[in-house]
This record gives sequence, structure tokens and C-alpha cells, in this order.
Amino acid sequence: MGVSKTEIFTERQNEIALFAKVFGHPARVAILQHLFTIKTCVCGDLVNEIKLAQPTISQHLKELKKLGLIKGNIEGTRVCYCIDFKNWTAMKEVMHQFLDQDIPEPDCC
Amino acid sequence: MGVSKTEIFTERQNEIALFAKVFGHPARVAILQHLFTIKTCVCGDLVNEIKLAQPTISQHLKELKKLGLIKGNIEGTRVCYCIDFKNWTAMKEVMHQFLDQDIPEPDCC
DNA sequence: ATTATTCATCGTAATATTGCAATATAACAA
DNA sequence: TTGTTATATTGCAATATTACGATGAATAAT
Repeated sequence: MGVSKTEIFTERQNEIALFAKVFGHPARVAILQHLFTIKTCVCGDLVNEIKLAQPTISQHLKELKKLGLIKGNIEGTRVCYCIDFKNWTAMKEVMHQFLDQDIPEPDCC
Repeated sequence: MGVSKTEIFTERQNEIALFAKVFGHPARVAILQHLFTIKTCVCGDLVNEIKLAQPTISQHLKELKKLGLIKGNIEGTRVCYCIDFKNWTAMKEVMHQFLDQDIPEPDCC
């Protein structure tokens, strides 16, 4: 039906999926990478940096903000976005636990 | 348009997004967690384990197989799935690089 | 006050995803 | 062969996502 049956999964599984989903689009990956590499806020140039229309970028920023991974400060007509380090770190913890659930050696295959 | 403009992003950005997207559904997270915790192949019981219809599980397994994160061995009527450790490790490398692009301290915000 | 700039929101079209019933396929069992 | 079991595929309905033009709201510049 296009609707995920979140109720049959654990909260942790849904949490992982939500974080992963927001990284599941290259535009949002690009936005985050840009925010990290410039090591400060981004005010405006995302639209020049990433070749997508302004409303599209705005929508992607909204998704990132919804999960708390970035935050925006209004500065006059501009809005400056930056990583929310506290939340980013918390997210990293969750994702690492998932990705690093490695085992020594598989018994089969 | 519902279609991602992959051509305007780097290969790495698209790669990260593809991996993340496959984790962007709790069913696939649950499947992978199950494969890790039982420490061996899974033959069949995924449909009992996860409360989704068999075709739905099959479809999620296909997605995971498409990215090479799991592999399936046919054993009679059953198909046994397990993590592809080589590819899982490669994926982990990519995702870690993305998640750990931390910087000491932000200049702003 | 008027105009320009920046960003958000709305509306909408195109496409993708999720879920499942029905069906197909394949191997085994009797 | 016939039936049973396990998994895959097909087809489709419901919903979600992506992208962008048009518009709106807020501030800055003239």
C-alpha cells in the first residue's frame, strides 16, 4: 500500500530506518557533506552549490531539520543552516550500533 | 517528479544514498538484525519472524540482494540467506566515512 | 514607499515504494 | 504422477517521494 507497517517493528528498528531514509537521497547527502566541509553555517549558497531548484533544496532541508540533524538560524533575509552536533552524535551512535553488529566469522555460506 | 536527479551528484554521494535507502525500511533493518543475531543462514523463518506477507518479505530480500548485502543459497525447496560479509564490510567503510566526517568544534550556531 | 533578495509553502505532475492476493516455479514426498 | 512446501514473480491499489512553478512573507536596499 505504500505505507510502512511501522507498528510491527521495534522502536529501534524504526529509528534506524528513519535516519537511514533521510540519507537515502543524494541531495541530502550533498547538503550534509557541504555543511561539514565548510565547517560553518551555510547561508544561501546551497542553491548555487547543488543544481536543484530552490523549493526542492528547501524541502530537503526541512527533512533534515525534522530529524534534528541540522538547525537553522534566521539572519535577516537569509537563513543559516548548520549541523546539530548533539543530535548528529546521537544519530551516529544508533547507526554505528546497527552497522557494527558484526560477528567474528559466519558459520555457513 | 518522484525521480532523483542522480546525474548532478557525485558517485560517492549516490552510493551512500543507495546504501542508506535500503536501510530506510524497518523490515529490511529487522531482516538484517535477524541474520546477524542468529549468526547463520536464515532458511524460511523470516516470514514467521516478521509479520509481513511472504511476497513482501521476498521483495525486501531482493532489495538487499540487489545491493549485495546478503546472498542466498538454494537448499532444496528452501533458500538460505546470509550476510555477505565482504560487501557488508565495504558498505560499512563507505557509511562510516560519511557518518564520521565530524569536525572538532563548530565555528557558529 | 518601492523594489529586490531570500527562503518557505502550496499545489501539482511524475515517479517510486510498500504490501498483498493470485499465481508461477521448483524441489521434494508419497 | 499428484500433492505439498518454500520461495519468486506478477499485477495492482494505496501511499510516499521528488521536483518545480507560482506565490507568499519577511527583511534589506534604494
